[in-house]
Amino acid sequence: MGTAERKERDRQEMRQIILDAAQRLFLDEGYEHVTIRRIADKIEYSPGTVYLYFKDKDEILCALQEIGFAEFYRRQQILSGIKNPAEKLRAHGRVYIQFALENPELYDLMFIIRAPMNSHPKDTEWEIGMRSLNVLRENVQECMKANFIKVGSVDAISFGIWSLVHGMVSLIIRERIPMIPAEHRTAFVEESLDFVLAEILEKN
Amino acid sequence: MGTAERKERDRQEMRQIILDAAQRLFLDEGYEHVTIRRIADKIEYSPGTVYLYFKDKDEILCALQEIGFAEFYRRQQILSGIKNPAEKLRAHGRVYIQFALENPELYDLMFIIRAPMNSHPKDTEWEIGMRSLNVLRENVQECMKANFIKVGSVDAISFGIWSLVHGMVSLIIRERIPMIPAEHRTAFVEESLDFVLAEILEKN
DNA sequence: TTATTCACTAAACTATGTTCAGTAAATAAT
DNA sequence: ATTATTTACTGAACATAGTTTAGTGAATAA
Repeated sequence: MGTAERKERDRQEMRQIILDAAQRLFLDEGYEHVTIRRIADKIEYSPGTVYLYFKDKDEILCALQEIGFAEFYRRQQILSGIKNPAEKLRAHGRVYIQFALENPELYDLMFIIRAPMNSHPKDTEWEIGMRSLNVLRENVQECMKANFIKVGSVDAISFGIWSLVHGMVSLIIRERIPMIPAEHRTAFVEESLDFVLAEILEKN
Repeated sequence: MGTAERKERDRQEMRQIILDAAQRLFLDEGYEHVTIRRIADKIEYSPGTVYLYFKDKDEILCALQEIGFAEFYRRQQILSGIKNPAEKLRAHGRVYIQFALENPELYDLMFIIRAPMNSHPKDTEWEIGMRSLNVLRENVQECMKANFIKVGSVDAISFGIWSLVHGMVSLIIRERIPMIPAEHRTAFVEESLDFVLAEILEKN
């Protein structure tokens, strides 16, 4: 009697349908327009139904966050083709910035918005974020091994570089830096990034 | 007949009473607990009254933002006592970080939250933010004149440094970096800052 | 054929920002 | 001093959120 299995499949399918609707809403109209009622409208069910598949709104946002991190991680992986660690670190920064500026709403959800973090138990590590940070840490470590960076702790340097790119894109996303016209943004941001990385990476 | 003048005084007084209530609510209980109804409760008026003195909630948040920027600017001014531009730049970073970590809710409102920016007309410059950025730009310019920094544009470097400190504190405030225990935060953040600034500032 | 479980909905509850008709007091006009 | 008008304020309401729940009809099990 495979009814239980089929039920579970149906359940997962419905979860996916809800997530797809939420994602399209999110990407098309932005975070603030993602409401339970609009998700329900989109899938042609009542709002209450959504709660049969997700505990609350945060759980949905969390799932979308994971989708974002999957894509983010995928892009990070492409960097492993670059052999020179200094080159790789520069490319790393560019990939980060590109992802953020191409997917501002998603980046917002992943790294800025408070909401979806509520679902993570407070004392637990934020694993999904840690995974991406580790890729950066390995890159920094390679740079140190290859003597492109000679002083400082891996953690402090990684945090510094991450903060630099995060700071740049989040100032832009949250519109705290209207001095750059939109069409020059990428160029300007990469100029700042290149400058700082050039100072950090010793010229061998 | 000074009734009109008195009325205007009363009006400003009432605005101040509302702002004080909002600020206390904001600092004591955080952004999410600042509601029109709770402000009204606190001053013992009805919610509607608040709208006789402020156009909407954003206008109140904007006013609180200005209060934050006033304090922020005041702290920046203290730096003018430091003569060595490189020293000053390092102190500048520390002042920034200290302000943010001591007043996370206020910092959030000033540099992270979307809401209060809606009040600013889209095409206008964000003057109050620009003022603080200019202090940094002058500091960077001094560093270049004194040959502590030899290459790069003032704008790109200032933006880079600002982004670095903003990135660090906003990752912390929005809990994207649980790897640092709270009691080591300031030390760790300053270690990262010192590292980057040491690389940027040439050793004369 | 009957009993039970299940998926779903409509409606309600709480809380938010915001608006508005009405009221009583302060002010101005007569 | 009396009347008219303006003003400051309130209570109730509206729209929109997230979320919960009683009830219903269909699918499943007995």
